[in-house]
Amino acid sequence: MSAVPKIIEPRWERRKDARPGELAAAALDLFVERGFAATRLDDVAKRAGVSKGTLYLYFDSKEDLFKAVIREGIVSRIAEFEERMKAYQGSSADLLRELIRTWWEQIGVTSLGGITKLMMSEAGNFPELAQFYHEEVITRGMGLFETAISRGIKTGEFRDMPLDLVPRISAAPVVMLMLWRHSFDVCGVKHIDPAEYLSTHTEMLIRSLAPDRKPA
Amino acid sequence: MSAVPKIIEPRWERRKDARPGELAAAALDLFVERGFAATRLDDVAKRAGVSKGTLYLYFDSKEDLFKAVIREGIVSRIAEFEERMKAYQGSSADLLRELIRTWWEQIGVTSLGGITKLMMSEAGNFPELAQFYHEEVITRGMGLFETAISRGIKTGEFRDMPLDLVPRISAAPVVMLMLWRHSFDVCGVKHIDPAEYLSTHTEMLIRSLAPDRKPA
Amino acid sequence: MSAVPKIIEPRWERRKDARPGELAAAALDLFVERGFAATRLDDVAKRAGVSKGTLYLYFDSKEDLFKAVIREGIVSRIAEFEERMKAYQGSSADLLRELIRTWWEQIGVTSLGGITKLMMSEAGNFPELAQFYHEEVITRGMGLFETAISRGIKTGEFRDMPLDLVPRISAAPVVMLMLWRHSFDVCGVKHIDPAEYLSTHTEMLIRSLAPDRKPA
Amino acid sequence: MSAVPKIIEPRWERRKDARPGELAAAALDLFVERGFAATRLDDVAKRAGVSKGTLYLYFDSKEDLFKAVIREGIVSRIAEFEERMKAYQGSSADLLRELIRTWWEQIGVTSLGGITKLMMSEAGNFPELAQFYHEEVITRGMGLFETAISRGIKTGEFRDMPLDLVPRISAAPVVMLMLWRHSFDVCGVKHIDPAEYLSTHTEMLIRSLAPDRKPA
DNA sequence: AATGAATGAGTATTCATTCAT
DNA sequence: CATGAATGAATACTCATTCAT
Repeated sequence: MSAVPKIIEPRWERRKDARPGELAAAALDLFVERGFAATRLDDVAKRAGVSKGTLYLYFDSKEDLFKAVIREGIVSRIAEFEERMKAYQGSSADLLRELIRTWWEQIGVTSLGGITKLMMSEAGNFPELAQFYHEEVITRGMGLFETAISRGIKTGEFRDMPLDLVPRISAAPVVMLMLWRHSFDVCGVKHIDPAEYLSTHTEMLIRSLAPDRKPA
Repeated sequence: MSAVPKIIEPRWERRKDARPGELAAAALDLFVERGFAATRLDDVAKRAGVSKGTLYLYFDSKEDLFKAVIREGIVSRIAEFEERMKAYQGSSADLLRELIRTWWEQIGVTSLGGITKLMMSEAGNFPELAQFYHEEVITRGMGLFETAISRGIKTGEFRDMPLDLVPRISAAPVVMLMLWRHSFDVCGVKHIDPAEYLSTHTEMLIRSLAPDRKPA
Repeated sequence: MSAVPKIIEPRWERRKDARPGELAAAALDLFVERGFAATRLDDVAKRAGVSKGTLYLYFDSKEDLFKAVIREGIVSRIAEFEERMKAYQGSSADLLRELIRTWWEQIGVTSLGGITKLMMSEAGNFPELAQFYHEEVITRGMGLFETAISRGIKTGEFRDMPLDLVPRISAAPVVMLMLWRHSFDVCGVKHIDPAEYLSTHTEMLIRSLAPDRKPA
Repeated sequence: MSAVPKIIEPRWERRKDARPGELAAAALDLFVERGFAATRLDDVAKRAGVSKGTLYLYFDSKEDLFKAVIREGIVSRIAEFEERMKAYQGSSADLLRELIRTWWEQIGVTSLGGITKLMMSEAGNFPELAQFYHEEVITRGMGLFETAISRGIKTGEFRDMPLDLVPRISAAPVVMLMLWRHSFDVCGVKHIDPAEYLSTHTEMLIRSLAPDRKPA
């Protein structure tokens, strides 16, 4: 008989902290697929492998779950996204190329892309979330474009352009590609190759930013 | 001086032909505002000034009404829109300018802009409708860009570019502006001037399409 | 210019009196097929070739129409039915044979058979009608059996039997055959030949009524 | 003397297994009373002491509930009914007497009698269910009569008769009595004593099946 | 007399939410 | 912590009935 009591590690104990995240992850797919209203908590619970009641141990309501899904999906990725972009050395054109390529890889093909569409659809019903999403994701994302472009302007690589408009214009085709993937791409529409689409856009963008030739 | 005719306020007017359009118009606003699921037929009826049952005289179901709304909002505008563009005389650059400006005026600022967002949200839930929308609106819309650009390429105004990608890239900033108006614009986000945004985009686009200077 | 005004026979004038009957006739089929609740006035109107509103020119309500259908179907046939049976001369056994055969021909295969099933189904919901139907049809029908059987008893053709029970027992197989035709016969059930069924029943009945052989 | 245990009235009891039966039982009464269409699920739920939503935990639709009611009311009783009849020892006439008496006691006076009328009313609207009922109830019921009668024919107690017709003829008065109880009996019609009615029928039936006297 | 557009009360069904176990 | 049976408010849809024309 030993003095040390045998510690039984209950099989769920470890998961305690992870649960909300797991549930939100399960919900993410469904919300992205069907939208907020069309997603039934029954299905979320089933996909998460728990009972419907369990959802209410972690979230106050469907709306609360939705918010968690968005935050969860965003916060986990937004930081790493920015890290990748920060310490770039090289030409501004290359920076733009890198930015767009990375955005696609880090956001476009991940669930963050689905969240973008989701937020766009539900922005009206969840203004605070839309606000939050706008500040945390859109503004910061635009900020990356602004940084790259203003850097190019300063170095003379790019001509002088209005910095409140150009980043949005530059980002629009990338965002549209994301939205597309989660809406019309589902039904059998002629597929477009994202890499080609993005590189074509990038080169057009860079060309449109190039300064005028100086007359000799 | 004639006797004042006795005006009897009829419980309803016999205007069967006009009704479907009126009802669809009333539904359009609500669908755009709230989305498909969140729109109650009670409210549609109330806004149209009819009873709920009346809706079912003209539409088989909520879904059927939704489809009618889309068609109604689209067919009437798409056609006249195409006509205007067809008979254009002038440079291809000016054609692009005209195209984008007109699109904005005819669609962007109208409720058709809301439909675009609506369709994007509900595409997954109404695949057949998404298909329809894609064919009738998106493809035709892209077609206008394609026409303008390929025209410019032929005349040598523009350089040679892939015609499956460039129209979509060119239209993306315009579409994004529409989506924006019906999503994040609602909450107090710093407003952008559409005219400036569009003309900046247009000039960037034209510049990106310009052929290389020929060396003397 | 002649003094005698030209009399125009409007094309619907002649039908004025016939209308309620026509409408009830159209309704009969549907009521019999589907029952009271499942019959829609839309369909009745359509089958009658009139508008739904017209039904209300002749009947106060669906219930009223139902009652008319029943009365209409009954009164038109009940009299001629009795006429046929009245003036029989011959043996009581032959009278029974004639009664059953005629009942089948006059009622069983006509819509009165359908009404019987209808009344049985809806008796609870239309007590007055059930009462009426019971008095006018069932009692009188039973009366025919009672007459035939009591006649046979008086003449010594049949043995003495309780006259409150035997008519009903005797009629039951005939009634069941009618009900059958309007219920389970619809789905592909092995069909029975009515004539054989009825003659078998008749002979069994007559045999069961035959007096005991007198011991020599 | 123990302390009085605190009795908490539970909002609901965990009795999933018993529920479907309870609900079907509650529905049976109402369906029999009012028919399928006129029975509101609200009332079924109220009678069962549950909420309307609970019905949908166990049945997919009103129609599904209806089917369950039929099956529930039948399967439980048909089986035991057949058992009782199987092991009969005695004369075939006595077997017929026992059969009819038992049928009445086991089915006629129970709610199964009401189901018969219900099925007859709704057979047209639920063909598949009618099929089922025909096979499981009517055919098996007729089979009992057929067994008894063919047994008598083999032993020489009864004369030779067509076995496709006689069972139905024999059963008709019993079935009619059941139908009667649930239709015209409700309104104040002169009541008939079932026992007398049935025994009269039985004796008439047996007499009609008796073989001819052999001439000495 | 006849129409048929309009009505609105009535009902089956769904689903987020609760809570005794 | 976890369950899942139970709830009931919400809503799409039906259909008998009305009434201006």
